[in-house]
Amino acid sequence: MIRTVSTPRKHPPERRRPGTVSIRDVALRAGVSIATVSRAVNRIPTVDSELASRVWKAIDEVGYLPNTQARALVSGRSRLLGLIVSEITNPFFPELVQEFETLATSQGYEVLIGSTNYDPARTESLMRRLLQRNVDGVAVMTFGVEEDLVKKLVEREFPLVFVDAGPNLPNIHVLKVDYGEGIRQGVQHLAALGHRSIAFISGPLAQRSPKVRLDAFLKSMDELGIHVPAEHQVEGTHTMEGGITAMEQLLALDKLPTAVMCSNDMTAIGALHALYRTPLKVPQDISIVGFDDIHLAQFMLPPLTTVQMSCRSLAVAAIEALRAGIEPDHPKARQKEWLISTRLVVRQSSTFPRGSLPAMSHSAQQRHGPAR
Amino acid sequence: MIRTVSTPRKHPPERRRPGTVSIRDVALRAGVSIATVSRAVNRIPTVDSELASRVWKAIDEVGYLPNTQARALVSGRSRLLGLIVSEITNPFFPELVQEFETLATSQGYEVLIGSTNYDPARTESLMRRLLQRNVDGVAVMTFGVEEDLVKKLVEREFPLVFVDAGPNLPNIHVLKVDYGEGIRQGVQHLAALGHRSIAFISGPLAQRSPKVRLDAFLKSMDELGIHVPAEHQVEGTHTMEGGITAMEQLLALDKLPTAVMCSNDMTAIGALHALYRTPLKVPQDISIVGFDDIHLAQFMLPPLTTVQMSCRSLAVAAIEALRAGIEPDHPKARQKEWLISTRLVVRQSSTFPRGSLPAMSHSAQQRHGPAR
DNA sequence: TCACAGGCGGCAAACGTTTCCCTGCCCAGA
DNA sequence: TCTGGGCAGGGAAACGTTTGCCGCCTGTGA
Repeated sequence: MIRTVSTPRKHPPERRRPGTVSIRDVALRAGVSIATVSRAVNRIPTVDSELASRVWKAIDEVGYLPNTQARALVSGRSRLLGLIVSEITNPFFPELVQEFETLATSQGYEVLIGSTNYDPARTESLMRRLLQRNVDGVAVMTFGVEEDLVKKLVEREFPLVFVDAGPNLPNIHVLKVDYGEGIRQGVQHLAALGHRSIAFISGPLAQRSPKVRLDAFLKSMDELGIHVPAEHQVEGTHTMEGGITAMEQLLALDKLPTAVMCSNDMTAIGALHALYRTPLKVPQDISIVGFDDIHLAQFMLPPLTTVQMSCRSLAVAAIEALRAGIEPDHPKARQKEWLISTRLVVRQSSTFPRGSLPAMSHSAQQRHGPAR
Repeated sequence: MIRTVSTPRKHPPERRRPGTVSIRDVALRAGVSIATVSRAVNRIPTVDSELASRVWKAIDEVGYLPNTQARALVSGRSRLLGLIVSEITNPFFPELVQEFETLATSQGYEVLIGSTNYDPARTESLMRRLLQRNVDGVAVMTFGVEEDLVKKLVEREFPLVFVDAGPNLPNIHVLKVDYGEGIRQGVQHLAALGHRSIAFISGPLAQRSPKVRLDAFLKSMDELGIHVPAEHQVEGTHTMEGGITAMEQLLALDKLPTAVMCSNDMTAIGALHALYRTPLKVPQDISIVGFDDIHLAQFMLPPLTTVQMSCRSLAVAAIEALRAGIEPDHPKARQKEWLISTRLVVRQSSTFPRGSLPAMSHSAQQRHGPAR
């Protein structure tokens, strides 16, 4: 016969970690029902304040911590956010991770971090993990989105945040980084110093963001009517190694550029290192400008002139966009695009080209004059 | 009257994310019970192979992914590991995080990363978060454990992994880094080159690991019968800024040391930067030796001689130790200590002191001879 | 004093699993 | 043919919450 009456289990398996306290213990102690405890914990205003304080007292006494998985199971929201970066070992990303994490946790979210390392298999498993853990939303901060990854995420109707570009669908938010502004400032800064021969070391051009940065550079140069010969566009890898290799390529040219802009700071740092090995001095013989403004940049020798893209703004926007997607009545639920501005930070790796005495103001000359 | 009979709820709240499939859907499709699906998914061998393949087919067809929170709720194991580091922006840690994450996820665990930033409030909230999420174990890789943090964790009887030292309790595993070996190699390397005046820039000595490193240095020096004057022991912060400041302190001395060992690579890099600003050349005028062997070290100018502490070994040991603590019948469940070795990596930031012509073999002279 | 309204708080369903227990089937042995 | 044993698979309890529904209590107005 089928057992229809509730027969209590003989040997309930021992699972609870010692010291774990459930809502039931609190309810018992406070002399209320578990429903009331739950409502008190969630600060539902209908619960009587005297009762609530009794509950809070009990919570304190027994050391209760709500079980997140049970919460997530019933509420359907895990309060987990996914953060996908290209490679955690690139110094830009830890800074971003740090900001993102600080903000997320202060708002009651936990962060699962994944690093794709540009490896499709890794990305694939990362996606599966995020789906299984039921993340509430994912920020894809890879600066070069893999198409199939996007598709997988999109069909689950996840709140998603991309950088630079993403499919135009509901629930997809895009952080539009205004590369143009910062890069134009950089180019104009160099041009004002008298540079006419400016090379660009890009990132891997198969990815979207490096491509956009290169285009912004070319556009700015074009606006000034300066031609960029093909040999002055070198493809790097957004790593220090790539910067070294690319700079060596430039050094092998018959005619060196007088300035080099780089698609990110690690590339610029690589370029500096390649130059240290030559008799050439930075900035007197060649000016270097980076992009990102990572922490390391200001400690370079000379301190790196670079275009700042604020990690903090990126993180703030990403979290806000995600929450807008997660919470149906968020004030900005309809907003699709979030603008991130960039701006030039002038340090000492850029000055006027040797031999040229540009028409510049006294103060500018002081500021950009050769260091040491 | 109290409702005792199961009255179906009128308006069940809509929670499931579209596209989400539960075990019930699979069971329906395969024409089996959910118990069988569960058993098939968990590869319980008693389930008939024909049935199992029908279940797997159904899983594939409906795109089923097990819900981790439900699993965790019932099994009492979240398959989440906590990883606590001091500061994620210190380049050593991302490398560690990367290794740890790769290993953990390949074994079916997810990683929650927390960065204490040496801030007790941050640490406190971090602990609460980890407890709420019900992590199966925590690796505390901060190289300087806050005592109250330890206590909190210990009383929950968590599997815990510490670096260097931890309370001697069940469930607590300690990764013993053999600083002595690597640091002795470093000191002997310098001594063999002819150095007798070797300074040490330590980390923050309030923390345990920096203290141990300093002691290892002093012990090695003592073994060689070399006295270390107090002014040759400078306290840094394990950051580049700290390295710069500490090196400047050394530079202000009447009599410079001929070599400087540093408690970590970032400090050494800071020291290099401080030296770049002087006429002194590394390694001809002063030798610098780091500790950690972070990725950046080999790209310094000159490439940094340093003591390697392998991130990979640390991560491997940490994960293995955690699993030993989590899984009751793990082969190494009883092992308390895990040894991590260190070794010197000679690059080009160390050579014989100027003016001294040490008795050394021809090959050694070639190897350590002044670069450039 | 009674009727009624409003709101606090308790009961129990539901979330998606795992796993205990038990049934029913199959097969071997007598 | 009957009995017994082994075992595959199904039913349902349990994990710790949130939340819909409803009862009871209190307060107000006639």
